[in-house]
Amino acid sequence: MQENYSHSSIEKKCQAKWRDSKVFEVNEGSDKPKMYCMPMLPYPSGKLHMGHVRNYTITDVLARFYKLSGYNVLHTIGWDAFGLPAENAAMKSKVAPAAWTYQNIANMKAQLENMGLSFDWSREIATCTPEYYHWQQWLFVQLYKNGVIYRKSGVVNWDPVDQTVLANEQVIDGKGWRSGATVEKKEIPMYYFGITQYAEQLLADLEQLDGWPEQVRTMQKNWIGKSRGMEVTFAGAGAHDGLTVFTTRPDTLMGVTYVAISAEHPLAEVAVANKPELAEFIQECKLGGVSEAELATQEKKGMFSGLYVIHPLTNEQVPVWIANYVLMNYGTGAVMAVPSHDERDFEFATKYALTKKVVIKPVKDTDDYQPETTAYTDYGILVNSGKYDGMTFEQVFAALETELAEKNIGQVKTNYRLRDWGISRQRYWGCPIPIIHCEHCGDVPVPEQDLPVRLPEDLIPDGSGNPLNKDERFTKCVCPNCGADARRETDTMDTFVDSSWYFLRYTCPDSHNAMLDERVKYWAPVDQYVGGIEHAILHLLYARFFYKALRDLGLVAGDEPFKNLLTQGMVLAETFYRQNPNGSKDWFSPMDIEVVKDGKGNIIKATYKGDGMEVQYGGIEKMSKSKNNGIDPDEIISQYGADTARLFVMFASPPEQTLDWSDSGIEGANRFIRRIWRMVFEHTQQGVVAKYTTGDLTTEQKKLRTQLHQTIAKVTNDVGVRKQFNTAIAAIMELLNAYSKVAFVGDNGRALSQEVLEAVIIMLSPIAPHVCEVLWSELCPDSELLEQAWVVVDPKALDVDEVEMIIQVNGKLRGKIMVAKSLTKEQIEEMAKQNPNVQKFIDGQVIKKIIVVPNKLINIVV
RNA sequence: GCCGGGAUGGUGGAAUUGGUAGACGCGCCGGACUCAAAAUCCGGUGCCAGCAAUGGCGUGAGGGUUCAAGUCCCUCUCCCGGCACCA
Repeated sequence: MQENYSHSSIEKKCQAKWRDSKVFEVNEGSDKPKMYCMPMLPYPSGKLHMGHVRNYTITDVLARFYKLSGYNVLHTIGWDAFGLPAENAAMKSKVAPAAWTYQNIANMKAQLENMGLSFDWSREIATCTPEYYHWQQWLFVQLYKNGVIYRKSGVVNWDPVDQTVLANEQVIDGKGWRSGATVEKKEIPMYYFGITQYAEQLLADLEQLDGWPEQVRTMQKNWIGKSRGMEVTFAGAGAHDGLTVFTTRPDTLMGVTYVAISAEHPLAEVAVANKPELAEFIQECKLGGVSEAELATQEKKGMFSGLYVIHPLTNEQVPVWIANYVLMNYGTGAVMAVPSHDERDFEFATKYALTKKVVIKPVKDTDDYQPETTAYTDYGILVNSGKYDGMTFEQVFAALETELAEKNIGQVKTNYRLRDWGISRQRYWGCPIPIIHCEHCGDVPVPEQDLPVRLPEDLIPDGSGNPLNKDERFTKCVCPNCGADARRETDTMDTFVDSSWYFLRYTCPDSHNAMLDERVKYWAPVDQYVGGIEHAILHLLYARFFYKALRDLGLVAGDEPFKNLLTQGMVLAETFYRQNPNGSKDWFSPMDIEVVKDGKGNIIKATYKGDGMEVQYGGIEKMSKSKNNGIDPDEIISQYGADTARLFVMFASPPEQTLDWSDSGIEGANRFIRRIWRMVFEHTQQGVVAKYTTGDLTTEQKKLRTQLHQTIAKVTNDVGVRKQFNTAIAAIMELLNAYSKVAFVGDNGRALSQEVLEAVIIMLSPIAPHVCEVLWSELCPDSELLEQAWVVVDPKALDVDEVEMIIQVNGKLRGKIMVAKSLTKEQIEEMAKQNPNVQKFIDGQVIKKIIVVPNKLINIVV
């Protein structure tokens, strides 16, 4: 054994050994319980960043821990290989997205291999391969035939200069990212997945997911947004049909002073016919992007439509306004406005000097009730509402339910915020939608035997629309129904579709005759899923929806795809940019930036190392390709080794927590590994011994053994239950700090040293697998670390007869005593009162009460 | 704007169920070894007062509940994530 640790001489050897022995390749023929452990599918941006390192180290630690704990562990990886960055790269450097993507996959795979991860590489998949998207198209056809997929029009961001659809990310302050032109909303036909058909199940089954973080379940629940309310019809005053609104607050119906409709509402067209000056305003509403964040933060604007509707209770005329804050795709595209009891309506009514009518007052009078200056949005008692005065929300609701139903102008309705999922993308680098458009037969799904519809891999987008449109090789086809010349659909699928079922394909990646085969029934559901919190809603909701849809096709069993979920916090890094004349930004890697900070750590100046000129600071954000702030782990791995990199990211913070990247402290992780190496070296220099079982130990040895088994209990719980690795590592560090102070004299002493070191190596091996594998072979020659069992606690070692208790007087710490476990509460109280420092604080005082928390503290209240 | 989260020493973080705030690491200070340096080892390190024992203060801000609050409740500030076409 070498005296000093050198990562370069051991890591490559270990990785080759694991690869050649196929030790991490698994199948369904095991008698051990199965454990499917998986990180989220990465986008192949070309370079690993610390967020990836964190993600894959977490799953690897868990996978290796479960393997030692006796499970048949499946740990998988693949590539979310379709998507926008490949097209952007193509525009920039004229490389075909396919070539760019495959090159990136090769680069990142090499980086992953350097990390020593226990993936079953034989199951690797890339979503851009025909072998994969074949089955996605097949599924599309099944769902299309079952009515889960349908076609309707949807609104997109349209760049009028580049003549192309933009992603929300490409709309910056309402302008196109490349052209700088003001973006417009445009309606185009799209395919939709009917996820709302599953809204109720997606909501109800959240209850089953007790292995998920509460915050994720809450976010999904709010996203689905189930609400019970009423649909109320306002009849038209004049020559139009009126409109229907949805409201969750029918108790405020008497307070309605106007009705607001979206610019896309059918009634808006009627209004324009009577009042041509509206056209300009409706046009103005079309400017800007479609994202909800943009719509919600824009200035609220509106214009009177010239139309009136009839209030269903009072029969008074109510003006109809066209407003930019009303969303066509939520509810009915029209809202009843109650300025006194809704903040948005209040703001709008104030701006346009519209009437406000107070109809709710609080149950108990409070100072907060100022209906003249702010909207009162809480529930309360009705006032100014005629015969409804004095009623509560529930009472009015019930009264109106009957009354409106009788007149046939209103009914109770359950509404969901969740919308159907539009999956059409006017992009080239994605999974082709398997539809053929025939003049005679309409939309015809591609027959199963003609799948996959292959995406040509040699096109290079130029920023003006989808190059598939211009590629006759692709578009020209015949109708499978009637044989007439037809045109192939050129839209591709949202990449969220790709990532909604990949975890099932890992179970049978070589299945050529079916999307999934019987092996999925063995492995699914995923037992432990690990990925970024940023996926808390969209990806996880879509994957849950897919699983239910696949279940209904009989392809999988159960209701939910992910049993346990660990959402890791993002790794953030500083961002730096320079603004181009047209408003676009060039982003610089933080690794190429020289930063000057003030005393409080604020950045006051940043310069690019390449030219020494200043760059702008863009704040701390998640590491991403688009902001170019990913920190590449290669440098750390080549300098310190993968074990150090892994140990460092696991030690830096608990997994759920956001981590502002800093590499200060990485040397500490490396120092710790070198220290263990030296301890094992010194121990084995004196020959190999069997680990301690029984026999006399010195007092300090006994104490160390107690600490060893306390540490085993803590680490097992921290890794297996709490999944908090930083505290597990800290406990091992503490144990070794204690170890280094003990003299291991005698045979029993040496055996204890062996016991401690063996346990430490096993506990640390999921985190730092290479060095542990080598050290194990020194401690226990002719035995394989990966074949060992996880360490177990010896209850005898945990037996102690004395504990330390703290003494408080009025809640302040005044002393500490060692207390034998056999003592009664009264004896402990007496001992506490005798403590000299405690005496100072209770002397001459009346003791009111003494609280004793067993094995912890005594609080004397005077 | 809406939904979800976060804020603890110089610094990353610990405190698992309301019960010793600051474990463990980094940095810094001092010492040992060395011709010297690196590496390593030993000691110290929240702030204020004190030679010390010890005391006072202290978990983003303000209030509250409790014998006891980083932890629970209310109000607020700032930061991060998501908002349906980034993935």
